[in-house]
Amino acid sequence: MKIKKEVTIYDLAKELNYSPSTISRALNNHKSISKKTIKLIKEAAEEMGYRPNNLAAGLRNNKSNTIGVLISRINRPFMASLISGIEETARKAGHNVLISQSNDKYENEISNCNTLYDSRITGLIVSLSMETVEMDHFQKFVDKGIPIVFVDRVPDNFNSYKVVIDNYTAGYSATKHLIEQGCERIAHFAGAQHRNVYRERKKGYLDALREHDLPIEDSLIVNFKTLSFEEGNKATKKLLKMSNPPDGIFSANDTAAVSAIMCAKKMGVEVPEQLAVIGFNDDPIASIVQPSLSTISHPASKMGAISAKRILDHSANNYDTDLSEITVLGTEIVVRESSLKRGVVLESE
Amino acid sequence: MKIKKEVTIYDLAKELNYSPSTISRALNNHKSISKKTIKLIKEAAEEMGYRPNNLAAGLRNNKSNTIGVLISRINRPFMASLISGIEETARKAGHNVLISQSNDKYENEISNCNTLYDSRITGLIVSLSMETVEMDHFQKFVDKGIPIVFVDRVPDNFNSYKVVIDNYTAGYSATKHLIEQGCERIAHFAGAQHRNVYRERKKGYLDALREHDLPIEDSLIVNFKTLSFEEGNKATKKLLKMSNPPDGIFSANDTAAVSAIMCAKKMGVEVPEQLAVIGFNDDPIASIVQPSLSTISHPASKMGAISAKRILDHSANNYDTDLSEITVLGTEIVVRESSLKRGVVLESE
DNA sequence: ATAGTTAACGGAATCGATTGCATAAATTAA
DNA sequence: TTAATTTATGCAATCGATTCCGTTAACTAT
Repeated sequence: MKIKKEVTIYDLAKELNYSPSTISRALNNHKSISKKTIKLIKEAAEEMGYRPNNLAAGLRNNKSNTIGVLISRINRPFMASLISGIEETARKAGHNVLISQSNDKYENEISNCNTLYDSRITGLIVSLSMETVEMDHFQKFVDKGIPIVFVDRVPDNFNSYKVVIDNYTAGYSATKHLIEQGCERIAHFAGAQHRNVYRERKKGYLDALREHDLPIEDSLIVNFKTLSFEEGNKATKKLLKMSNPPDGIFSANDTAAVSAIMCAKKMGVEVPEQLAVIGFNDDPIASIVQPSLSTISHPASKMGAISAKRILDHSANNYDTDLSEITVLGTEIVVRESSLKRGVVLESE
Repeated sequence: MKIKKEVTIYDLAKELNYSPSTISRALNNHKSISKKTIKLIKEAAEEMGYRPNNLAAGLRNNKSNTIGVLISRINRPFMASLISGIEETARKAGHNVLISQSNDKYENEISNCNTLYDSRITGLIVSLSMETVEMDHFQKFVDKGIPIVFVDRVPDNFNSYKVVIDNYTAGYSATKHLIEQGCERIAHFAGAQHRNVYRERKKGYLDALREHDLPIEDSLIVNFKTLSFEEGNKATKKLLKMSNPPDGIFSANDTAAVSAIMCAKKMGVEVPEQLAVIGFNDDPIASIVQPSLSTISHPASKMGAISAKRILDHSANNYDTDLSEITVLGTEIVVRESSLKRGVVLESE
């Protein structure tokens, strides 16, 4: 196999009798190069098949026009949409996207952090792994002035850009909705409480109960490890076998919520009549399950777009923007069949 | 904000009274450096917070230890799993993953191709956009000896690594399964026929009908544009309103298949008794819909892993491997409720 | 002991693009 | 017409790691 040699700006320079400086500036539309020359050089570049070498430019400028993404898992609907939003925004601005997944392991997160750092990324977008508590591995980015945007699963004790949804309000609304539908014993499928998202959702749940004078019962709050289908199944079975079973469930994700619906049906418990269910995320399965699952919808792709924009803006503004900006996005409650005990949605005051 | 200076091998060299050459070699475990020196240097590097600059190394070596991925859309279950498999395999080998999505536009595919090329990727993994016909934009990779792996949606007329599933056999098996369940008028939801995957699935469908002496009826073959939920809905409605409606549907994806199930139920047509349905992909929605959807399962993550491995091997073997290797993976038919007209699966001979 | 090896390391060019500091040419001002 | 600008371009250093050639010192074989 014959391998063609690359065309560099030096080749262009020789061919056109210009210096490499002029070629470089022309290709970057530098103002000190005449329009005519720019046009000439660009056409020749095109014709000779010139393609810039990002590695060389990156080395010289000490940045790579690349955004690094560090998440737990790609193949989750929310994460895939998040990345999609990041990619779209980054690409429009001429930036690349490097992805890495931690599989929810602290160790992987550290190692991925290092690898991304080694690539001299322009900025880092992170959704923390389930295990992460210490944040030291992010310090080297801060030291070098590389912006970090934490998204969705964010740290409590680290000053940085953050993009989140209002989990508290979402949890509150979801629970309130169940209450308005007539539920009096509402169970909660809670995620790991050291992660902001699950903690806030639970807080919203608790406050909604309190404000509507419903008792908080520990036996109705199930602490999940991963909010998986299997876990949801087991929890639902146990709840429904109680002498005094719940009449509603607010699950911190859709997977567990769907498993609850399916489990209830199997056990002969009618949804929503005997058990109203509401989930979180609006995954595709939510609209497919029967009865269809009421849930909270995340603007995942938008969150990705905003995160990417933070990095791009920060980098464009020469690092003088406020690093601690926090973006909180609203969510929407999507009412489907699984929660409609009364058959209608009450007007919220 | 104070920005720390980076530690380079020159800093290490000065500090330890070695030459940069020795530092570089030591960090790469070069055999001409004594064990003792390597240990010394590595410890000092760790202590001083040295981190390699991939851009510099990449420039010098003219490669970046980065695999480029070019797909239509990230937020599809199959694609997300594919990327996940790529990422995992690449990372284990110390490679990064750059992603880009074409949104099924030819134009985007070209532009992404160029951007990835500019980053001097080690290899490219591609699933073609729906629109792509011309393949010229991939030529520059071939010219430079950069391996391309086409995966799933592959070209017909381009010599390169390919990783696919046996779409023909899968289509044949799916159809045969419906026949064995007693279907006699089987409709097919076909995807765009210029893409290998949909063409092969249809071929399998047609051959299965022929070999079982069932007539092929054009009115039962619906040509889809995107195999979306809406399209599926419309097609199903039309089919079921026929004077002589089908008693089975083989859909080229799960989304359309699920829409068929839901549409049939709404129209009072029982699934699978009056209409058996089988899909393709085994998306999460397949096991959630009721009746649950029989389908063909893809080893998506494995396909990603294999694709990445092709690139890594090719690059490790100094570009002397056979470029035209094609990997065909088997699929599995997943029989659920939507196709079980007879209530049992017949033993295939 | 002497030639021949081997082990351990250093010098300096190189990868390709960028950019501060010149310089030459062209234009304008006076 | 001459000085003062402006416009257009070139020179050469630089980014950080790698690697082809040495070179020196230590070691081995005969």
